[in-house]
Amino acid sequence: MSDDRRLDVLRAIVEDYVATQEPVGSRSLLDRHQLGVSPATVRNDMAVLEDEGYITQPHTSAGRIPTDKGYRLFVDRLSTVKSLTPAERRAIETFLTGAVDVDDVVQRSVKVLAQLTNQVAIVQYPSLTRSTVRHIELVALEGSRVLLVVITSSGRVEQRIIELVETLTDDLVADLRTRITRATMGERLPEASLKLADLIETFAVNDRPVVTSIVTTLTQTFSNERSDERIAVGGTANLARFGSDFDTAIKPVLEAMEEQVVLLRLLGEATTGLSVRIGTETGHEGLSSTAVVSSAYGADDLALATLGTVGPTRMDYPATMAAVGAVARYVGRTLADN
Amino acid sequence: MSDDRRLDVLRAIVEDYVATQEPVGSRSLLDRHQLGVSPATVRNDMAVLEDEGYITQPHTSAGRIPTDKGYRLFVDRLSTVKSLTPAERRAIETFLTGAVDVDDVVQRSVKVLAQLTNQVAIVQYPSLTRSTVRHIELVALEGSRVLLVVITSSGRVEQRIIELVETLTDDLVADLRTRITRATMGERLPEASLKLADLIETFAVNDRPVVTSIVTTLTQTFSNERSDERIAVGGTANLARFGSDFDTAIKPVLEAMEEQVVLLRLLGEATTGLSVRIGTETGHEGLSSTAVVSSAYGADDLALATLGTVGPTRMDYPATMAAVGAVARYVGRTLADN
DNA sequence: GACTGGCACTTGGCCGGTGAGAGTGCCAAC
DNA sequence: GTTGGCACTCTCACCGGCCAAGTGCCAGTC
Repeated sequence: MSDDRRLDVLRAIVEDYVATQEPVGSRSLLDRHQLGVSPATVRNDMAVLEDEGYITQPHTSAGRIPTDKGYRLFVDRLSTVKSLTPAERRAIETFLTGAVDVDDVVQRSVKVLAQLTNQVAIVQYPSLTRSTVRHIELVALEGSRVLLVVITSSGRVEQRIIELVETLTDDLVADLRTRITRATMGERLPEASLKLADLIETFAVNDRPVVTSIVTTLTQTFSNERSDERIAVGGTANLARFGSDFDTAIKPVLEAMEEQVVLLRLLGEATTGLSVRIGTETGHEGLSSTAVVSSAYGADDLALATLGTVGPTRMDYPATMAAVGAVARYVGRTLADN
Repeated sequence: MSDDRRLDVLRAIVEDYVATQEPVGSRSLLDRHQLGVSPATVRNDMAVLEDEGYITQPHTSAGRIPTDKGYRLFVDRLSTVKSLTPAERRAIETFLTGAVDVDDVVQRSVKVLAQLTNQVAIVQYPSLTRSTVRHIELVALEGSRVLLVVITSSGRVEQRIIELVETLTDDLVADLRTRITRATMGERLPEASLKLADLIETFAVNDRPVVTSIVTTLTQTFSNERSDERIAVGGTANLARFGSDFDTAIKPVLEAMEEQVVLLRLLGEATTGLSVRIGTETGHEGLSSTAVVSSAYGADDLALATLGTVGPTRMDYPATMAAVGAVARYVGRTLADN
């Protein structure tokens, strides 16, 4: 028996099932694909594929549908990369270049990704910890308050207002500004935090409390968990495609989409390249019939964060992967131009 | 015939229907409410209520359900204000007081409102145009770039970086800072914009291009449409309660929740007090079987923005109204303390 | 005159049975 | 290894009947 043909059959089953959403039988499969063999042969192949766990039958007299394992094989070995149409590329590009700031880029990405894939799109905001310090500003406000502004390489601006116990002299502010800038400029935020820690001791003992207070706030800003965890979600209306039964197919997904923690785990580590997790591979109970396609994105070679889509396991993997990859590239480029 | 009893019947119908989600008949209504009359009498009252358009029958042999007009009457004249339990109050309070900044307040409000009402919650970010200038900072960066920071009374911080054609002298920066501060401090943003326009002519002709550039950016920041339009949505998983038919009951709502424009119209003008819009009153086709309960919130007497919930018309209006009102009050207070 | 009990009528939902259709597994033949 | 044929299984859609819930109306009662 030809191994190749059996894989062809699996591919045909996946493609047909994705297209029709219905179990595919041996005859209807041959109507759509020229395999050059008879239904009986296909049936034999199907029986083997089922034994090996790639496909399954909802009930005895129904056609076959792919299992998670089947989709996995399809994604790993059977699918050919679909490329986007020029129109789609242009859509992404024009949509993203209109963005005015980082928040806007993220929001537009979510929208375009959701539209492109007809799935739920999730985009993580560019990580603070992975970007570098572009500028630090220190301003004495009225009274004993100080305004701290940090601008990072990804274009994000963070600010804090610090309430000190004593008033700062202008000289000290100027001094602090220069020294902090010198120590941190161009550094990645975690490294910048380390350098700052060393900086405290270079100041006069009198000034240390104030300096410590400012440096602490700065360090907190650098390792700001909250903004690292920010995530935008869009295209939830596409949940319609997930299935007809609200409670089992849609509600768990909606619930997961509201939990930042879950979303972060889904997007996973900003690994390089595309990641596809199918069904139970998502590691989340309610998402056992969904698949997550994600990709890191970044300016230049630096991975800043991750974006991706959540859709039913019966999705068009090649198209989705192409869209996620393309959006990730364009977002990275847009941020780099910033 | 007693008019009062007919209204009692309507109230009973609304309450029962909200509780059971099923058309209520004359007998089952009497099981739950002591009206002191027989089913036949109730039937007569129902017939009248139906003639007047307050209730309707899904089909001949079914019980009655309230119409939009019926809910409207219920809300306006029949419902008694339910007050929150102390536990609920405490939940709101502790949840909101943990917030670290304005964004956090908004996100927490959405969450608590969604949990409290079991509906979809929407919260508009505090409006820039309604708040006042608390502090303006102007900092010369390297080269010919200038950092502009605006802190408003609602605690929001906005910043812009301006690329000028020529380098600024420190004197001019200092001068600008003082004069701009003097002109705008404590003013509402629209008024501040006006004052700024007058300011330009008080500078030397030589400096005018630079000043104009800075003032323009500042004015744009003051009237920043985008941040005025920001809205947080939460509790979409509660859409389960909207009905069982995804396409007609849930999808339109999901779609509406993704359209900022629609959301803004739903929240409406930040009128004083609670607003309830039922069914077609929402002015949005897809939301004909939903109702929106909204309220302005603000620090002190100043209405900053609006928040509210979107739920099925068959909702517990007294409870929802109480929750929306309470959250609005607490959010206002939290922002004022800021 | 308002309320009530009774009664005939309507109708949607549920149940069980039935027939068609799709698909399978297996077997003998090529 | 492949194919055609055949018996078998199972779901689904359809149909008819029955039941429960609810109504509207009418004659009687307080």
